[in-house]
Parts: sequence; structure tokens; C-alpha cells
Amino acid sequence: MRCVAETRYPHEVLGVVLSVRDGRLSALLWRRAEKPFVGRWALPGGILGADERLGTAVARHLARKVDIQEIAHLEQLETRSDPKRDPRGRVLATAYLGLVPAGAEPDLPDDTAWHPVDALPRTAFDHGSIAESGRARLRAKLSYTTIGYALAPDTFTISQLRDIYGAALGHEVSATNLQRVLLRRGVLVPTNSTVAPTRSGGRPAAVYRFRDRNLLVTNEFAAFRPGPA
Amino acid sequence: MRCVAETRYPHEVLGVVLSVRDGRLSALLWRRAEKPFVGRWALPGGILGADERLGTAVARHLARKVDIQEIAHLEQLETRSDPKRDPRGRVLATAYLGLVPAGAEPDLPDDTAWHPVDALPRTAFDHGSIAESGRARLRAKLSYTTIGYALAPDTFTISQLRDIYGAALGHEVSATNLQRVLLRRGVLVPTNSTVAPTRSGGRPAAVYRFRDRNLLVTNEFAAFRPGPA
DNA sequence: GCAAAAGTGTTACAATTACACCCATGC
DNA sequence: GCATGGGTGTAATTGTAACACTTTTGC
Repeated sequence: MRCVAETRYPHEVLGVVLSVRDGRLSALLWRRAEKPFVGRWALPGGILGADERLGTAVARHLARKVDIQEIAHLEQLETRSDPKRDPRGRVLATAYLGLVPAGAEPDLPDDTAWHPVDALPRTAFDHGSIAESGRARLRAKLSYTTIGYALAPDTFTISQLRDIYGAALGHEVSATNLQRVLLRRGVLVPTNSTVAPTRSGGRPAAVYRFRDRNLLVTNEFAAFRPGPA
Repeated sequence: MRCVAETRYPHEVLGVVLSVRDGRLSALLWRRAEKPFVGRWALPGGILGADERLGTAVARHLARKVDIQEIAHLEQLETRSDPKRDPRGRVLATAYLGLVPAGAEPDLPDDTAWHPVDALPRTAFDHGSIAESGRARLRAKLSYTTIGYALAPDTFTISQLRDIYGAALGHEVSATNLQRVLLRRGVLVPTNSTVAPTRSGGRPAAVYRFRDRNLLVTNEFAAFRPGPA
């Protein structure tokens, strides 16, 4: 095989893995021990294998940082191509958005931790801005798809879901209205169980789950809907 | 430079260039004269240059098929990585969505033509499915952003805009409601001119234009809006 | 005058938000 | 009993769709 270096490029995959931890939307980052950017925090990822697809590659690399079973949703985000994004030389990077349910407590390597996305530490490369893209994608999709299923545990109370949506959206969400919107759209179904209140009292909370553990679009046309025909 | 072929990949860019022609949403395709896929229709594009960004590359390649000035909007769509997507060998492809206003009549090379996206001819590679992704992205954004500006001429009547939205969305759109929705959102501003009716008569139509020739999000939260605070 | 196309007024409908009020439990 | 969190009923608000009607032109 003739090798024309100028027209072939190293390609890496990166994961913006988001989850609500301690009430804040957080990203999974690991701390670099080597140059460049020693000590700075980076998105998990790695290089694309020879006969591998991008989605497969990102899942493979994420598995080294987090139990891959915990990732409830994974979708392609964008591809970065700035020739100077890596000081060592040109590397194309395709980023994916991954979501981990709140409540899951996957074991993490020592160099890896969750960081709230609105207070990221100093990041390596362009990873800070890629994480921001991931957050924007999540926020946009929360209101017109069922993407929230991937941030919530299997079963949950409305208050728990309210806190999750609030953390992801970055503003307060009313439990009352959240419940009704999701029930009307048919994405939420009640289980028959309830959860005992905490020591401070209160009525036992009903437990719900998402009807479907896949991404569904529930509000395709915000305007200009097709007629009844 | 040592060349490790297994970890470097050729990378191409592709453009899903859409425009409403003769009342139908159409994609710009060119007919292949060489193997593979001789005679089939392909998306315009080409390889990524050594120190080039993806967006720059796609603009450069599109310029060979269409007057680049006519492309009013260009955004990254997705990156395809199936190792078998090109029978000659592995090539990664990053697709962009480009929009050309209706009414623009750019000169096209002999091998290039507009094809309605709901009746595409036999396409080369995975280009048919990439074009479909482009159409889906456009449809989704039409109802909550001002992306329509890039499909419409500088100035237009509501009926013309109705036809453009109808073609892009794939269903009838009422001129009455289209006008009101866009006026209320403040994205449409009336000019003071009118257009004479056609020979079949009718009241002269008022001429409008978009307030802003950039992509704006007008309906960020379909639900779970932040409160007035 | 009549047909055709454009545009306006009004009503109807749907989805979401806001808020008052009732419910069930622990202490 | 009463504080606390959970949940329901109902109204208010907003946004969109439907449709009748008026306006302005060509013939």
C-alpha cells in the first residue's frame, strides 16, 4: 500500500458522558498524567481502529473508564477538525454524547471523576468546548424527545425526575407540570408501588418508569404541523 | 514521518445541498463517469486537504459544482465510518447540510443536476441515506429556528414562502398561519413594496424579508420553559 | 360583475403554566 | 395536631389551527 501521509489522518473518538450527580449535571473526565496538558482534565476516548466504526470505537474506549452497561444512550455529536487542536499534530476527533442514569454508581479508575459541567476544571485540547456542545444537545432534546429516560434510573418518583430535569436544563422545573406533560405524551407509566417518605415525613411518592427505553421524538413539529389528513 | 497506515484514514467531505426547485425539495447530485458506481448519482464533495478544516474543505469542493455564493447556510451533519462504505477502501466521510435559496439559478456543470429528494435516482455509496439525514435535519429545524431564511430569496411574498415551507416539510402549509407565526416571532418584517398579481388576477401580494440572515433559535424550549425569573 | 389570489378578523382548539387546595405520613 | 413532601383540580395563558370574510386586481 502506498502511503500518502498528507491525505490520511489520525482519527480519534471522544465521549461526552453526562450524568446528574449530587443534583448537578456532570461530565466524566480523566486527569492527564503525560504531556501535553499534564494535569489537565480530558474527555475519555482514543484512536479509531483499522476496521472499526466510530460508534464501536467510542464504546470500546469508554469501557476503560466506566462500566459500558451503564451508558443508556449514545449518539454522535460532531467532528472537530482544527489542524491545531492537538499540539502534537493533526488529529480529527469525532465526539459522541453518552448518558448515564442518575443513581448508577459505576466504579471509576483513580484518574477519573465526575465534574459539574457549569464548573469544569481546566481542560485539555478543545475538550471543554466539546463538552459544552454535548450539554447543548442534551438540553435541546429534553423538551421534545424522551432522551430523559437515559438520565433517570429504571424507576423513579416524580420528584427525583424533577431534580434530574432541573439539573440538566439548568433551571427549576415544576414537578406538577413535568408529570402532566410526560403523562399526556404517554412516555411515563405508573408502576403500582410507592416509596416510603423520608424521616421528615410526607406522603409516599408513586413510582413511575418510562414506557420505552429508547429515544423517541414526541414533539416533532413545534409549529407548522401537518393537518389531520 | 513514519507512516502507520492502519491508524490513518483518508477523509472526505460531502455536501447535502438542498433547495426548493419547481416546488419540490431537491438535492444537488452529479453523475459519476468512473468506477465504482458508473452512472449513478453522488453527492458533491472531495478529500480533506492537509491543513484544512472540514468546513473549508466542503466549501472548496462545492465551489466546483455550484456558485458558492449561493449557499446561504452550511452546517455539519454527521460523520459516516462504515469500513465498507466505499468498495475501494476505507474512507471516512463528514457530511454537511447546505441550503440554496429558491429562485437562485446557479450555473451547473453538465454532469450536475437537482433531484427531488423524495424521488432520488440510484445513488452511489451511502449517499442516498446521507441525503435523507440532511432532509430530516432541515425538517426538524424549520419549526423552531429561522433556518427557512436560507431556502427563501432575499424578498418574497407569503405565498412563495408557503410553497417553500410546504415543499421542505412535505405537507401543505397554510399561508395565513405561516405569516402569523413568523410575524409574531419577529423573524419576518414587511418591506413596503408589493408585487403585481399574475395574469389570472388577484390582490397584489406584500413583500417580506427575514429580519436576520443568520440562523436563530426561536423556540428553544418546546416544553419545560424556564419561568419568568 | 366575476373569478382569482392575498390578506385580515375571529373563533376554536390544544398545550403548557400557575396556583390553590387536598392527601398521607412521621413525629 | 401539625409540619412536610406528594399529588390533583382548575383556571389562566400562550401558541397554533381553522375558517369565514374582506380587499384588490385582471379580464
